[in-house]
Amino acid sequence: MFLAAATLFSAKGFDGVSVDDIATQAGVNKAMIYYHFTDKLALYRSVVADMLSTVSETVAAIAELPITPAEKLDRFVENFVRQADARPWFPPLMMREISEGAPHLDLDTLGYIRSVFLGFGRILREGEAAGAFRQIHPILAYTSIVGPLLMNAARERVAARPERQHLPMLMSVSHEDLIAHGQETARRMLAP
Amino acid sequence: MFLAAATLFSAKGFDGVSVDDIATQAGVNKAMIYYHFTDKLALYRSVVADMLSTVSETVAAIAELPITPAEKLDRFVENFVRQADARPWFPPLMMREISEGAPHLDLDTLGYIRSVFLGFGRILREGEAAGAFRQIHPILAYTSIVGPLLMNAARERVAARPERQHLPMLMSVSHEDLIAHGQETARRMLAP
DNA sequence: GTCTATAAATAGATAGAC
DNA sequence: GTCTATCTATTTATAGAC
Repeated sequence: MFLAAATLFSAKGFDGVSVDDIATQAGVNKAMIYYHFTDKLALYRSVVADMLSTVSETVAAIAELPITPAEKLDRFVENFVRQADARPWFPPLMMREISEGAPHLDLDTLGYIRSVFLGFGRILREGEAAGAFRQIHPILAYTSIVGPLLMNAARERVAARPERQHLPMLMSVSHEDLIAHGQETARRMLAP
Repeated sequence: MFLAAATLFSAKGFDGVSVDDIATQAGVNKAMIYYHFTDKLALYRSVVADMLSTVSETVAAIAELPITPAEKLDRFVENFVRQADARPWFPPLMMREISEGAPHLDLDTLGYIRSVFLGFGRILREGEAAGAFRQIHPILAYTSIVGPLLMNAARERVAARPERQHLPMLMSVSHEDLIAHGQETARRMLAP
């Protein structure tokens, strides 16, 4: 039920999915959704919060590790890709939510987003203070690292459609290559 | 009418907007939409095609300019940001469309996407052949340059909501800084 | 807990007057 | 070209049997 909702919301968005669709996909009756969750929005939020709370905790943990700032960013990138592999519905759903202005998120969930960004910012400032990173606007650094990872995951979503496979943009990229590239690009971007 | 549709589709997605909404926003009657366009999907596609055809032509023109590959990438980045400024509905709408697997696009529109990517790929290969760029997977290069630009624009969409302004991710970034950063990051990423 | 049945609102789309 | 009125299907959500 949770998995059915996550998959469908990711593929079609909040408004593109009916509660009937979710019930059918989950193999249960529609009334079951309303029994276990209060309404459609609460179900959607539980999917988002499930992803973001995990990412938020992991980033906070990485920021506290006894390693160099550059190594922390390596972990940040790797962790992001691994988490996305474990929950393939995350990147498309998050991209759409952001691009809509996050209209479906409550303050708790926005707090997780805030927490992820603040953890990233701490790593960045630590590196700057140590002279390991050049000065850079934290927003630009963040979008430059996370943006490509999100976009690549979303790209794979397009590639999953058989009738779309002729597009050159859909060549496959291994996630090991993606991690290595994300780490290398971050290092180059932040080098003094 | 076209502008109302573009704005609303960008903010709420294809399924999140009703034809009534568009008619109201445009100050006309719903039947007018069906008179000037065949149906809701055709209207949506005309919005997407209007954006992508322009970008596609511009990228092709840049690729043919008598300048260095690095300068072409500078133009590519600057042009992308300027186009997005002129059509602020473009980045969020495109991000959502991609993250859904491009279900609303027809072959003509997909051709524009293909064309943009191929133009970018030509610049990349020219730079590699000249020894100005290191070898890099074109997909990774493309998402690393376009991803941050799209994500920053989408981020601004979230910031436009008054009740969201407390988020640290929403600090403002000037588009001049954005262009300079995108260009600098691309240069560093591709340096041999 | 799980189902059927249904209420109440809204969606896309069209007919037809002017 | 522009409108009002309306048809039909679908939507969220709930009531109530088991």
